[in-house]
Amino acid sequence: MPRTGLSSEQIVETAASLADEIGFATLTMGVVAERLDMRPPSLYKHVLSLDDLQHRIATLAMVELGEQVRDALQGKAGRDALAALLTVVRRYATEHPGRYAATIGEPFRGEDDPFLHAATRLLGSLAAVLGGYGVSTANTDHAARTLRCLLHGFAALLVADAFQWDADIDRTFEWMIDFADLGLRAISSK
Amino acid sequence: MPRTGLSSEQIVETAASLADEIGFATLTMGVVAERLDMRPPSLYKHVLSLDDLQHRIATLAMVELGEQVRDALQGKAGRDALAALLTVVRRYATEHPGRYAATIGEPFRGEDDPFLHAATRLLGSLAAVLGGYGVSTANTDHAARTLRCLLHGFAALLVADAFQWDADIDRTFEWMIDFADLGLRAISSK
DNA sequence: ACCCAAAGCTACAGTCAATAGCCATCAGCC
DNA sequence: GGCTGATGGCTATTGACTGTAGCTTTGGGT
Repeated sequence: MPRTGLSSEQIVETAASLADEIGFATLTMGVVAERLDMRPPSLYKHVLSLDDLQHRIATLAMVELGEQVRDALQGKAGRDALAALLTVVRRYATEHPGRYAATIGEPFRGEDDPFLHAATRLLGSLAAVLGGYGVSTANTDHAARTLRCLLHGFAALLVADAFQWDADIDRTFEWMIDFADLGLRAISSK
Repeated sequence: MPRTGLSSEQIVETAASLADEIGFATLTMGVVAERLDMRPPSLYKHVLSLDDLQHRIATLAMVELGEQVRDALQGKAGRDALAALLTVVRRYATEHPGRYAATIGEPFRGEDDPFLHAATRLLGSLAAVLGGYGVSTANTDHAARTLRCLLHGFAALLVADAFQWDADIDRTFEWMIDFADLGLRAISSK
């Protein structure tokens, strides 16, 4: 009984939502199939392997995060842009822990990997934020990577629920924005 | 044929080294047993489960990293201390990718989890570095967490081999130290 | 109406974690 | 020196999971 309407994109979307609910680590072909009301082997008609599915979830996450970042960055510069960037990443990781977890440690598969594409584009957004700080073009790559480290570390520790993020998490978050803002100002006027 | 000399610590140590060699994700009870010249079920006499083994590897990594950080921080303050801190983390993640990977996303198991203990102690080292910058005591927690995010993001992206770290990685690394140094100076004199 | 490709299924093989239950060895003690 | 119990190893087995082979059914296009 072929179901013509079911695309691989829908499967990835379903699997991603499931990962957000039950955790990325516990995502199996079995639970995905169950959610879609099918048997596990049928999934292989749409997806190469579990590894492939996981990679696609990571790609979806990176694309979604990138879009939200670009949306939030419109018309903003300087500290506003920085704060918006951090806020979006924080919200995405909180609302979609499974999707974000999929991106952690996920390797790129060659030159034209969509996941690499999405990650590169996100780095471009970071570079745009840095532009407003007057970071010299020779240093934008280094600065973007540094910012990426800060963002990724924050998101990764968030989804891991590390360091007993107590009620003060909002204050830590504000402190982090100040720190990055002042650091970028100081380094660009050096 | 009982082997009296084999302790669970040795098994964890062996498994950690194996993880550094073949990758944390591909670490199974089978390969650990093979390395130790035993059958997989025998490992369960020393270790509760694969999960337990992984948690112990994460703990070992956090303890080792913490010790190396404390060693490197002796007699240093300000930018020197910050640079030493980043250097140690970078070296540890590079030399022991499997061990560091074990710590990523590893949850704490209750109040008296040795892994939590080691992580808390590492945060203390970060606080010590911050002391040299004159960060107010009310903000050391926020600052230490922020620093932890930066360090963790850097290490996690390192072991994931993300963002095509090309030859310029050393320059990015130096840039990051400058950024953190100037950021801490600026925020503490605010 | 017919064909064929798409999309589902059952059955099965291989891998892995984990348990049950058995046996060999060593330490301490009479 | 020989018993005894704890320790640490083993084989056999179960159950979950990934992935493949091959069959069947449906629906769109001619």
